Amino acid sequence: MDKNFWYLKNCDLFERLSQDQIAHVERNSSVRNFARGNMVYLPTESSDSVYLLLSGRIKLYHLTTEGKQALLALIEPGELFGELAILGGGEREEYAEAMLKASILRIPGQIIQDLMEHHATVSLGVTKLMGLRRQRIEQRLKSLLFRSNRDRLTHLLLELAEKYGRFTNEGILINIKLSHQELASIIGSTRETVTVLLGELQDERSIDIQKRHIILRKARYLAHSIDFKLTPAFQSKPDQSGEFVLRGAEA
Amino acid sequence: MDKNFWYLKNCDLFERLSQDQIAHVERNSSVRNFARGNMVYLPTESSDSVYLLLSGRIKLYHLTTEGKQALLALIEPGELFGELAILGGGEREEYAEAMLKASILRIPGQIIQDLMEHHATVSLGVTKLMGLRRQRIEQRLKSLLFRSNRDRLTHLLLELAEKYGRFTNEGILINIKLSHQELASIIGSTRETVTVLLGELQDERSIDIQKRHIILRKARYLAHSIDFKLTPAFQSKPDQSGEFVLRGAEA
DNA sequence: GGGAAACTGTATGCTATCTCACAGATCATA
DNA sequence: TATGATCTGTGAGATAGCATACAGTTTCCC
Repeated sequence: MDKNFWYLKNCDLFERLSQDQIAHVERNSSVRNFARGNMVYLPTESSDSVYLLLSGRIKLYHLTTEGKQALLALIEPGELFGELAILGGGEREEYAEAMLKASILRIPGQIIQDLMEHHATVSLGVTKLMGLRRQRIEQRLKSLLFRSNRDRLTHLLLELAEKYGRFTNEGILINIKLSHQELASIIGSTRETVTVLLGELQDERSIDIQKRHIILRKARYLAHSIDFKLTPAFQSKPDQSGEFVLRGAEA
Repeated sequence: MDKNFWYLKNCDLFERLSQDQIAHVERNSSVRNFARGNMVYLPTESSDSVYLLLSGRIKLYHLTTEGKQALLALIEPGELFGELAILGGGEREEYAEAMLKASILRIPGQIIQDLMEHHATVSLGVTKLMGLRRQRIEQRLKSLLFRSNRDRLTHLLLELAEKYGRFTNEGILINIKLSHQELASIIGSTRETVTVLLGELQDERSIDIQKRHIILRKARYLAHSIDFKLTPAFQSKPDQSGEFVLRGAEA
């Protein structure tokens, strides 16, 4: 019990709650484990609970009629997912699959709803969560409309850099392994096209690929080329230390 | 004062509040009027208030580097917009322009935040709003990835039918006038392509255009062709009455 | 009611991207 | 450490959608 407890305390949404309240959430939740490739939920399943990822990585995606995946989001430890269940009823709308061996806390939606009723902070937290995700998706929509595949890919690489990037002396290393197929399924393109485009970017020395890890060598140039506003942290060179982790990117 | 009052009472979000509370919101809000084509707000403006549309129609859009509009949403009377201001600070991210002569109630974000703190129902309402909009955008994202312009357009027409449609004996009349340019800016295509595609759909007798109004003659067929789930109301023919308005579509 | 502005229709290359096909590289798991 | 499975690289051909151009229509609004 204490173990998950720690995770709950660590999640933005719950950190302000009292011991008792956390224990209450804890009592009504259950931990589940999934092997790489297993499904956490499917569309048409009824959605009555919310999930907190404890470890591993989850991907959320839709499936097109021709069977192509349209990737919606990557979930990292500490993040909530399936949170539309809070709005009550209905069915899930997407597939949730474990990309890595994963451990998950399943919290009944009702529990969160009760908390929201009595704690403005939880309520505001959930609203903020929804709002931020919506903002991110809107951003993505904008990055897809009217742009070439090359620009979409560049945009994606920069987004990934912000979430998974760490400075090295060669540039910003994107610390997550995604296949070309997966990249394509995020920007709505094909595997082959992504392969070619990555090759081009490499030829131009904008990026470098080592052991299937992408390194952005000219992040600012790339950002400028598609009018992407880099977070301030990226504006300056990493002359300070050798290697600086941006956000909780695990080793 | 009583006039707007009425509108507040009519908005889902506030309908459960007491007279006093509504009066409080009312006192701190102000009505503004805009002529067709005028801007309600711009990106980079600081976002500290939320808007309730009283009358008219607003469109929200991004602008690409080449100056193309990427249309995000159409707002109808009774709907809130600019609601990300509730999450606090930051700048607006999109343009809000009056498509028709419009009247708008400007509500300080702080007022809503205060309400949320003390009234679980408002809080839940806002969360629901954010969640629903997010869901709609995700839906749209999915409809754009991997689909041809024709399928995107079909998808859009069906969405418009659900929001603005009214049954007639020729089919579902989409009761809003949008230029080909505007349709294109929603699906991320060009004006010319939309013109051609509408022509094709017309040749195939799937739609009909009269006085610049689109009528879906084979809504179910179109929906089936792109795997779109029609709301139950559309499943059956309008054999009941002559003309049935679906949702608050004004005359 | 009339002139200007906005909208629609159509044609003609052109190019980015998709499909299909196959070979070589790398990974993961027994 | 072997071997089947997954991933990457590359090319040829087909095509959807783009840019551009221009004429005819409708709408706006003064």
